Amino acid sequence: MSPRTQQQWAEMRWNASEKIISAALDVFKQKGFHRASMEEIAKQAEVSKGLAYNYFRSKEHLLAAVMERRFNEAVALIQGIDEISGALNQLAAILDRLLDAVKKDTMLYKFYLTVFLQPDAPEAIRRIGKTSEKIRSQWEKIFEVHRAIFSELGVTDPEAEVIYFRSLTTGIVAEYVMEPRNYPLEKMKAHVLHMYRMKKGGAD
Amino acid sequence: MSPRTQQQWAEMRWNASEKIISAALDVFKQKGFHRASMEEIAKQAEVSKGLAYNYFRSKEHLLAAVMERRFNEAVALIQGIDEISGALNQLAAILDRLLDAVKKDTMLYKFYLTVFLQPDAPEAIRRIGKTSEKIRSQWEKIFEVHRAIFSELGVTDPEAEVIYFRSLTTGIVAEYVMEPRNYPLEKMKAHVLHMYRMKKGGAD
Amino acid sequence: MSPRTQQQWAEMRWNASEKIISAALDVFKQKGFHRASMEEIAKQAEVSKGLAYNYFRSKEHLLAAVMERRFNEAVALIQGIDEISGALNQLAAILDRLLDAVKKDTMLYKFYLTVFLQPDAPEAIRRIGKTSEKIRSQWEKIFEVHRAIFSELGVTDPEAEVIYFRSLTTGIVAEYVMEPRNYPLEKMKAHVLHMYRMKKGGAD
Amino acid sequence: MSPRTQQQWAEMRWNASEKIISAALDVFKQKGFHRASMEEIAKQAEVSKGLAYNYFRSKEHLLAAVMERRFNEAVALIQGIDEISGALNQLAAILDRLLDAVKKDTMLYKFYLTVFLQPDAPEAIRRIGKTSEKIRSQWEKIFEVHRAIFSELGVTDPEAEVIYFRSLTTGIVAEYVMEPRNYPLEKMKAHVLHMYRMKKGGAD
DNA sequence: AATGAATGAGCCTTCATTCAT
DNA sequence: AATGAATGAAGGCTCATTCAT
Repeated sequence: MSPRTQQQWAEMRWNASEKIISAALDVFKQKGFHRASMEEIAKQAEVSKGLAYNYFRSKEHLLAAVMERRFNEAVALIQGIDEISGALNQLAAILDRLLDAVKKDTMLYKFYLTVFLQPDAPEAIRRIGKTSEKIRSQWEKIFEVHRAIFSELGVTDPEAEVIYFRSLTTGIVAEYVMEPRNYPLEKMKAHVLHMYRMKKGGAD
Repeated sequence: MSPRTQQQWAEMRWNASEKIISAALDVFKQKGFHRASMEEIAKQAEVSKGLAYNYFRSKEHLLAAVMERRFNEAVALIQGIDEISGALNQLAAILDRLLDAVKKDTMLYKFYLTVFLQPDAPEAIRRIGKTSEKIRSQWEKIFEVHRAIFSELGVTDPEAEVIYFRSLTTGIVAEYVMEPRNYPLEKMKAHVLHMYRMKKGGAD
Repeated sequence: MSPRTQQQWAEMRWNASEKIISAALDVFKQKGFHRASMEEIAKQAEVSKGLAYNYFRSKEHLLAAVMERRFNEAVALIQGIDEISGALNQLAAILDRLLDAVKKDTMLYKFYLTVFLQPDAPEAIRRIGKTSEKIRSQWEKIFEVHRAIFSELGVTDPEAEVIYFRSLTTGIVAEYVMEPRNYPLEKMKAHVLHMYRMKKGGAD
Repeated sequence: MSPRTQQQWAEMRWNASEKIISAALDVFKQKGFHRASMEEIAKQAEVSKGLAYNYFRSKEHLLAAVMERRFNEAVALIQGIDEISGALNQLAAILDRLLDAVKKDTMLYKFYLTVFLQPDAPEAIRRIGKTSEKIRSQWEKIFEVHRAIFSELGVTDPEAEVIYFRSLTTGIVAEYVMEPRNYPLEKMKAHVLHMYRMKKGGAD
């Protein structure tokens, strides 16, 4: 019946879809969500505007698809972390990975932050963060890894420490992406680690 | 019908200008910069669109004017701080003031963050941050106050500590404004202060 | 304060608004609602697209404004009818006026019919027909005039006769506008009047 | 795998074609011609968009095919009418059938009317109505049946009466489909029949 | 200083239609 | 015969900005 096999169709779809998502991310990073036009995204993806709408019902849905990747990356940051021995080393690794990523793709993280801060943080995105079971469980996992580390470090209230640590890293990333040239990223990293080293030492 | 004095004219001008800036901030907070329209801002300010353009050359210039206030507020946070005795108390006061402000006007701080994070962070704003001498000196002053506090607290590298502290507070604010309902703001505040208390204690 | 008087502004608005409504009607008649573009309407009105949207929130709102006129015309059809003596003459006059109007602007009546028949008969239109008190009362008046005529003619159920008569005229108009060249409009008019003459005669 | 007979092929073709026409009618009724998309029609027909274009060169051609059915139904309305004795009974039967059909599928008749009233009444449709010999002869037949009835009823000008009757029924249908809930369809039917009964009585 | 009508570029989105397979 | 990906033109609508008064 079909001129192409199911698999062939799926492949085509996947290819185009990936190209579009990737192009969208590029343009979003460069111009921000509002200033990015579907026209430009399509052009960047070497695809017609119509096709983009074939795959993504709206610009916001496209944004949602782009953001979904953020979660995968966030998860990647803690992958294999339990193979590292010592909570401090684990923490250092996480920090290393995050800040390296930020350094390598500063605009990307800047973009992420703006998305989460938009007052009209599109419902689509919120929905992703809240209803997708897979994502929820991944967030849980990330949280759990951090909690375990701080537990091992012997902090009084590990759960609070996770939030504190997240706030701290968010702040470092935010300040860095605002002015990458002047921000002493490495120094801050060292500062953070030093702090936790002290804490652990103090606890002994 | 009586001719107005120069002062009266100046006042009128100031009033209209202030009303517009204030209205702009309101609308920006609510909708974000891009979704805010000059139409709505003018209406909110009870002023004609034309008049708004009379005072501000463009929407971006208006944004710049709005942002200029941010610096005034930032300065207000440290005003009279030197009348408080003890570096820790001073730090506590600064933190108190900031987080109270954020709590009272969450959307405002959310908006500030988005502005600083826009990839197209309008040149107008950047110009403000860099060339306005007054603002530059105010920033210096803020920095100095913090540096003095951390010096008194006896931290090894006070200047780094200022940046660290700013990153930390930025992160706390960012995380809070993203999800005000679930974020344990008070706990984090206590956490920060506890940390510095320890530091000071440890240094003794 | 104002560079133009209130009245001047109002006049400008009225002029532009009328031009746009009129142009819209032209284009609607020619192409139908769906095929008519705001672009074309604006061009026809010698006005920018933006201005059209300044006055009418959407194409549908513009349609609503256009349709509002229909009611005025419908009312005009019965104006001064009570100065004519004799129910039959009154009926003849109404029929004359209606069919003359249809003859003179066939496309207009064709358009009216399509609007009322659209499955997506825009809510805007429906709202006009139902909620506008003025329009409602005008409809009542039209109905009343017809009822009085049929009462005087001595028909058994005047209210039913009004509906019957309206259906009949609607049908004649519909058939005529579908194929104006072949439809014997005058003959049908005579036919209708003959019928009522008979009726009256029979009742005597 | 066995090679299909010619008849089987023809049947398949017919099936798909019929499914598409039927689906198109469904969607047209629901959304009107312009708001109906080939996408949706194809989906409704459980067929690919491409196949639909395989059978119908364009959306308008599809509409033409849909409208062709209208004529079949119109013919069905008079089928077997000559087996009924008495012109009045025949007329009653025709009216019954038509109004029943309208009652049962109001949206369908609404749709028919809009098609005939579109200013852009696609040439395709017009062509059907005019050049298709089969349809022309069917129209003739319908006309003839009506003419015969009115002849038997003894009206002065049977041909005019046919047009009058058609206008009347068109009007009743139009008014009914515009507001099915409030229109006294049965009363109008009775009214029409009563009128012809009188006429006949009067002629005696 | 002040008004708001007017402009026009730009954007998102839809959809009939084509085409490679 | 059949599929659905891909195209691109067209259309509705928004909004920063200008301008005559």
